[in-house]
Amino acid sequence: MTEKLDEKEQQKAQDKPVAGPPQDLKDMAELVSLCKRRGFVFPSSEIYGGINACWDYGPLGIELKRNVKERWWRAMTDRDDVEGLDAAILMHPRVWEASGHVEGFVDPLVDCKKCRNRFRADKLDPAVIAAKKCPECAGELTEPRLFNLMFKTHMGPVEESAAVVYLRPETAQGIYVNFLNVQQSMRQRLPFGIAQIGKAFRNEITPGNFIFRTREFEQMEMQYFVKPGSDMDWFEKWKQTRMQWHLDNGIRKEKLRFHEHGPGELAHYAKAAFDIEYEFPFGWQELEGIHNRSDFDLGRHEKFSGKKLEYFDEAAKERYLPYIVETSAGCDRSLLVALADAYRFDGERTWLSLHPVLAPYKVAVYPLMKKPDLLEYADKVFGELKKRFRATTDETGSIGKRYRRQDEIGTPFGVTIDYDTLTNHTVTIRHRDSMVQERISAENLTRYIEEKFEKWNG
RNA sequence: GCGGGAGUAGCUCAGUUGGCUAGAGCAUCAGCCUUCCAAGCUGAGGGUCGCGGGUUCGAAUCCCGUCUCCCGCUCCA
Repeated sequence: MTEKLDEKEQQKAQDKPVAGPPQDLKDMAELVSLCKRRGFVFPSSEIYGGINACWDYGPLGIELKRNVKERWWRAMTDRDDVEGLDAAILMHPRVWEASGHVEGFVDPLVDCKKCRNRFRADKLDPAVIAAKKCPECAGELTEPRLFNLMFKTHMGPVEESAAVVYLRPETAQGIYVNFLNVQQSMRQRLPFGIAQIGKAFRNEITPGNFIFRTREFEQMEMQYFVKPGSDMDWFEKWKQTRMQWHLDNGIRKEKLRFHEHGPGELAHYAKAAFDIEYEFPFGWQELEGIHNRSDFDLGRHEKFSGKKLEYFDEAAKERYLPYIVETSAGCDRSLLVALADAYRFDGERTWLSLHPVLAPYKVAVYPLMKKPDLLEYADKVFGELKKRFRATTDETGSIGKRYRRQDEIGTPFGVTIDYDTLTNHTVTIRHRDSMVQERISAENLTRYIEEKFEKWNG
């Protein structure tokens, strides 16, 4: 009888998964599943069968997202040379004529498959259209088509008589049209920047890869206005600054790289462009763009609005149209990178090695057993900790199971109340990544965690 | 947009040629056990089988429509 039991035990021990070296995220499906199971991201309108490429942030997802945005916002607006802005999503339709976004709604366009130039079909020679040969590079042209990725809607309740407006396809234009408002009201001198976080909408042709490309998304953009001639210096500075920000979020260096846009890749507005790319399970993809937009945007708005947008440089006693260096980061993408980069699986345990500053919960409190005196003590400790940190408790299941639950959502610290705590007022504090445990005094707990965060916050 | 595949519990799936009250494991919750790293015991909750229609005495299963997802091609900031 005993032998049989031993055999059973041995068998069980063999079946038990063994921990090996931590592995990275292999398949986005694992992350999608974790996100849904643990309350980070849900498919939108799921009870109706879902809607393509739309996602809702759950309780933990929105905490993570707020932390990402907060970190970006502080990195920008803590600077003396950057001001904040929150422009409306709906803007005057002429804005999108000036920006070049509206063209495709009225004019059929053809694209060159080779050099990626886009031409108005009605402006090209019929022979060129018929031959489908690009006038620039002789590459193959697509069929003419009405093409626009802006969402169109109506301003005013009676649709027939209402004006057509668009949901902004980028937040940048809200900054450009407010350039002088911000500069004058805040008495800023060049060079200075305007930062904005907000939603943008694009009818992407191929959305997908979870929250990587969605039709509704959030941008974190900063437009930096500089004197022409100094633009490439600033461009270089912002490139490095932005890369450092991602590194400071705890993203692994080897997973990040710059990608320079070649002449054929450059957008119509850009003089120079670098992407910061991240190596997702589905390949290297853009996370943030840094663009030298020259005076293209302000020039266009001058032309379309008939208003002067020049800056008067007191020191040099000259008047000029500033150049713009843009940093444009995807908020949802930054969040996805934080999750994807933090994902770890060692064959047995799954955990998110999130940067503690980004983690939805900073600390979890557990009574070792579900006993009244331990519960009571844990409740007291929890009450103290949550005054200072976003905290949670868990008293259901074995202690190991509860550690695992918090590991999966990236909670950096666990505090366990045991029987010794009742007599000597010390607790166990457990570290998520290393699983190392320390014994410290309960009354020093808040201070202990605060000190760690002071370091991380810089 | 085209071709292929798939939608059954929160997750992974089973469900016979159409036939009893649609199941399992995990997860969740409650109780027990347990003095620090999940999957021990007892029990509970949870599904109009993607949605709509049809055939049939009877549909998860057959037919039509529709939506969504995945893979490949196409397309693309």
